[in-house]
Order: sequence, then C-alpha cells, then structure tokens
Amino acid sequence: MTSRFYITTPIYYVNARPHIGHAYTTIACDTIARRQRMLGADTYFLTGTDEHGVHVERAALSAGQAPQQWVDEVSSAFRALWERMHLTYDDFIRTTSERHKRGVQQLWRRIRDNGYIYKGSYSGQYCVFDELYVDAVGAGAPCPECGRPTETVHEENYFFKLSEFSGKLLKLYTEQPDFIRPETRRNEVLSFVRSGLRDLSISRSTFTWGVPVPDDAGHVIYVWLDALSNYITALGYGSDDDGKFQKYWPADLHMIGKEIVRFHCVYWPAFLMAANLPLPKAIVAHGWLLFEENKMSKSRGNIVRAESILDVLGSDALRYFLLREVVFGQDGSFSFDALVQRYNADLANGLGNLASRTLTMIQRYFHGEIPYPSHAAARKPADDEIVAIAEKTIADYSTLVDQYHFSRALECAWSLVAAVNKYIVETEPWTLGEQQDEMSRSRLATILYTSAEALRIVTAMVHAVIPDATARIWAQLGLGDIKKLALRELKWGQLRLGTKLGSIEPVFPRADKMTIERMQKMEDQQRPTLATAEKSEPATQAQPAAAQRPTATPLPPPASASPDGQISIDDFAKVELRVAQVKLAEKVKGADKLLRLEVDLGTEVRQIVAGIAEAYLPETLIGRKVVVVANLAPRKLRGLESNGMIVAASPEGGKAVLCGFLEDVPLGSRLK
RNA sequence: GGCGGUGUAGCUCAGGUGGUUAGAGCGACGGUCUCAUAAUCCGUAGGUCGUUGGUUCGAGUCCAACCGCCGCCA
Repeated sequence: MTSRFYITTPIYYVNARPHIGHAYTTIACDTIARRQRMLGADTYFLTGTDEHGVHVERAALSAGQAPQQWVDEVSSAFRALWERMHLTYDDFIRTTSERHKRGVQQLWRRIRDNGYIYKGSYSGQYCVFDELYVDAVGAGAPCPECGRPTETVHEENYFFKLSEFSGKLLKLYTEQPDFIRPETRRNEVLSFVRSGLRDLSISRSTFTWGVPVPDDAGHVIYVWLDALSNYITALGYGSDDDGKFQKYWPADLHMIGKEIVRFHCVYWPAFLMAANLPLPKAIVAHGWLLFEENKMSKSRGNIVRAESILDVLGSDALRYFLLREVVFGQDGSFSFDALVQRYNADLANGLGNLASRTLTMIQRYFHGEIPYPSHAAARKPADDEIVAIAEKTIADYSTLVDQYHFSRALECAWSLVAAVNKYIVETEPWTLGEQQDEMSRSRLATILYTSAEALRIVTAMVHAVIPDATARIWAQLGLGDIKKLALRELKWGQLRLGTKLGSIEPVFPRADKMTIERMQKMEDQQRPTLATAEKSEPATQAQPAAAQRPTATPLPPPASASPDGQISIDDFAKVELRVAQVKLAEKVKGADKLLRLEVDLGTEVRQIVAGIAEAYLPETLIGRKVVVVANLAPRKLRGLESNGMIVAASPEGGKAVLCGFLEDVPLGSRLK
C-alpha cells in the first residue's frame, strides 16, 4: 500500500499582495511535497487564500470595490506568483468559494449537534480591528494585539465550549510530543492551555462579509473557525463527494507561521474533537522572515516581493537561499546581499561549477560518454572515500530533511560537493588526460566516473529544493527526466557507463556586482505602482515613494518660496497632514525630550519619535487624536526610526502643545 | 508582572550526561592549480565563550544574582 501525505500551508489573508514571507512558507511546503512524491507517497499539497473578515470588507469598500471583486483580484495575484515559482500545489482553496462555505457550515452544525455551541451574550471590550474580545476593564482600554482603543459592546454571540477541552488537549500534547514543533512553541501552547481555557466566541454580527451561521443569518462565523476549516473543506468535507477527505484526512502536516500557533494548536484540534473528527498529525511553526533584521512592514516600506528575485536569479536561487540561510523554526533575515553571496558561493561556485568541470572533462576525454575503468588496479583509496562520503551524505541528508532541518540538510549535501571538488583537485584528472597509456586512461575513467556519480547523487537529493537547476543537470548527465527518479532507491553506482551526456551549459551563472542593484531597482520601481494598486492603504498611496526611500529616489526640490515668503497652494499640498490616534507612548531611554509613539492612521500603525516628553506624560497621550505629517521622510532618532512628525505649537521658551480637534474626526482624514 | 527561551570568532551558527591547545561555514588576507562559471584547492585569522559570584581537582558546559535580547501569557 502506498503511503499518503497531506500537507498544507496556511491560507493567506488577502489584505496584502504576496511577498517573500508568503513565498517562504509555500516554498518549504513545496519542498516537502516534492520530496514525498519522489519517495513514492501519494501526496496532496494544499494552499489557498483566506478572504473573509472585517479587514477585507473595509479594504474593498475604501477601494470602491465590492468585496468579492477585491478578493478575486488579490487571490489571483497569489496564484499567479505560485505559478511563476513552479510551486506544485494540488489544490487552491478560497474561503469565498461555495465548496468551502458549505463545508464550514457543515462543521458548525456537527459541532452544534454535539452540544458544543451555545448562544450567550457578551458585554465588554471589543477590538474592531482584530475582531477580538478583549479581557480588559474600562472603555477604550487598548487592544492587546494592536494597541488600538477597544470599544464597549453588548452583543449576543454563539460560543464554543472551549473550556471543556483543556484536559483532552493536554493529553494530546503529552501523548504526541511531536504534535507541535519546534519545542519552544510547544511550551507556549502548554502554558497557555494549562492556564485555563475560556469559551470562545465564534460568531460576529457587526459585519456581514463572512459565512452565515446556519439557521441564523444575522451572524457570520468567526474568521478563524472559517479559515481553519479550509483544511478539510478543500478535501470535500461536507459535500456529496468527500472521497479526498476520506483518503487524505487527517493531515500529516500543517505548516504555519509562529504568529498563528494558538489557533492551530489549540482551537483547531478542539474544533475537530468537538466534531468527532480525526486530528492532524503534526503542526510545524516556522519563524518570521525579516528584512535586514527588521520586520517587514508597510510603514517601513521594506516589504520584498519575490518577483525581482525570480527575474534576476531565478526561483531556485530564492528557494535555496531561504531554506539554507534560515534556521527553520527561527526568525531569519533576508537581504539581497546575503542572497547573492549564497548564490555565488554555494550554487555557482559549488554545485554549478562541479557540474561544469565534471561534465566538460567527460566530454573532452571520453567523447561525452560516462566512462568506466577497465583495470581494477586503477582504483585508489581516495575514490572509496568519496563513495563512503556520498553514502553517508544520503543517509544524513534524508534524516535531517525529514525533520525539516533544511538548513543543516543542505549544509550536509554541500559537504559532498566540497569533498568532490577537493577530490578532483587532488587527483588532477587533467594531468592524466594528457597520457595515452591504458593505466592512465583507466585512472582517469575512475576519477570522472566517481565525480559524475557523486554529482548525480547530490542532484537527486536536492531536487526537491532546487527543482529547475537539478532537472537541467540531470538532463546534462544524460539521465532524462528527473521526475522519474525513485529517491528511496538512490544509492552509489547507479550511473551506467556509456550514458551519453546531454548538451552542457552552466546552470548557475555567476552573479556580478550589478545583480543586487538590478533587483533593488525593480523593487523600488514596483513600490509606487503597488501603492496605487493597494487601494486599501490610502495613506501609503498618498505617500510618494521618494518619501519612503530617500536614498533610492532623488528628493523633490525644495518648495520654491516667493520673495515675500508666500507659498503656492501646490507647495502646501505637498505636505500630507493626517489625523491619527496615539495607541502607545513611552519614554525613549536616555533621552529627556523624546517619546516613542505608535500612532494609528486608520490604515496603518506607525512609529513616530516626538520631542514632547517635557510637555506630556506618555500615559496621558494614549487614545488622543493628533495631527501627523504623514509623508515626512523617515529619520532615525536615538536609534529609533521615526516615520512622520506630530504637529504641535511651539511657543518661545514654553512647552509644546499638541494640535487637536474639538469635534470628532475619523482616523486618517487629511487636513487641507 | 508570570512562564519559557536565548546571549560562543566580523557574520550565521555547532558545541549529549563538566576534563588535554573552544569548533564549522561564509566573509577577509596570503598562496596554489588550470579541468571548470577569475571558479577549485591549501594556509592564516588568536574569540574576557553577556557580567559577577559560587559548586568542583577542573566549567563555554552545573547553581545563583544581574544585564541584554526574544517569545507566550496577564
């Protein structure tokens, strides 16, 4: 019986276009899925988009679009990118699809019929932004997720009896220590569950963009219950044809980011238990991909898209970099510099060059046919060493990669590459190539066979990671279609003598100095366009790219003032003043005058460092609406990046007085 | 504030159960070969192993306190 393997990515929220963070998760899953297929497993790889919730509704409205139109666009952007990257997913689920909605409602009914859903009422604080009920006292208390002031609400909701599952969940974590990886996430979940679980509100009635609660159209199902269900609805759960569900569920692996551990490790198993459905076998949480040590964010303007990398270096380069550079499970750092360095050192100089030199010599000395020694005496200890290293590498690599230690696995694979390069230098096949005697020819044949066979083995092993280049090396080795490779049977000596090489060409041409600039330039060019495309972000849209990246684009010339000091209306229009609300304020260490603020512009939260500490205590500012210069170029103060400026009156010799409003104004409103 | 984690060469990290001169990769520098994508290969780099105490014949490796960073929770 063939084994089955069902693997999922999270479904991506369509409030933003795909970037390399999304690509990272999906690449990791694609690698695992490809490997499982090569190992002969009947593999099913699912990804998709999460399209419900108040954020999406809001984004669509502000773009003047119907929600459905909006989500169609963004969802297709994800699929377009995945196609370009040759990601081999088997299905793409959208939460707005009928098949999904039907399945979610079915799951709801099942949980309800089992007695785990009840109608209750909630009065307290609610964060509209995060759709989150907040356990806090006092009107306007800040949301623990985003820091925005919460609203006091009284509403009827459906609740899930999460509190009844503490014991069962703890039993699950104990009996299956590998249910949650890595260990540190497991510890978090354990302490969360041990501290006691409260029932979970699983419906919302304040907006409509969601899946209606069965038999009560006034409510929509909580986005997380909606979203998590995708893992089974995509398999046909709740439909007439649930063959795939029967076949593939439970999932072998849910791959997720560390920010959604709780939903996957606590809520999801509890929902499934309540519905009497089998639980997934494992959940693996990876870390975040940072850009040069910083979190990628819209306000920083440092989100890296995958497109420029694909255009310049190709998808293999990105795949290899992400899996090799980042210790899986931990946060990792992306930079163009590191990408190019890895590319040149490992792919071009390492594997690419090994293929090139080996194949060229076989071409030159043996007319392009894999040679084999005619004399047993031509064999030397160095050859056997390579065989031993190769066999050990096959074993070690597969152990590591099957534990999702991609970085160490690739390091291990490359140790074979290095060993073969060294072997070639030490055995000097080019010297033997000048000799015509039979012994020299035999020795030369041994060396080149050994090199080519080692190359074949590395190529086969890492195919799941760098599929395109390895397919080409495979063809150059004269081995045809790499897809037919049975990885499980991979071992030394399978390369047949006489195999005719294909045409040889470099697979990883070296990247020159201009490479980084080219990618960077593409990113910069893309940003203004994206700002326009992402209509959900009026603040970003209005913000010229020049303001975000002062080094990349020349700054506009200073506003031309007339001799009497007057400016034109156009000059004033360059200053983008907007209403924002302070959600967090704290003193900057070591600075008497500075406060670090986080302000909400309605569409984004950004950090501003303001020199008002002598005039205001931080805690008095929280919740206050202020005026912000939104398109001011970022600047570092005391090591903190300030993205804008708070407008205040500055009397001579007196303390600053913040600008405010007598009437209430919506966040993000522009002053003009 | 509670719980958990973490701090080792310029960078990224290895260093079960304490034991001779603390390791690897990359980068940098010097050298070599020439089959190869100016690639390969060889050599060099002397890091208070966060700080301070303690246990021990002996601690990067155990304990305590402190400092820094991170995560989860409140």
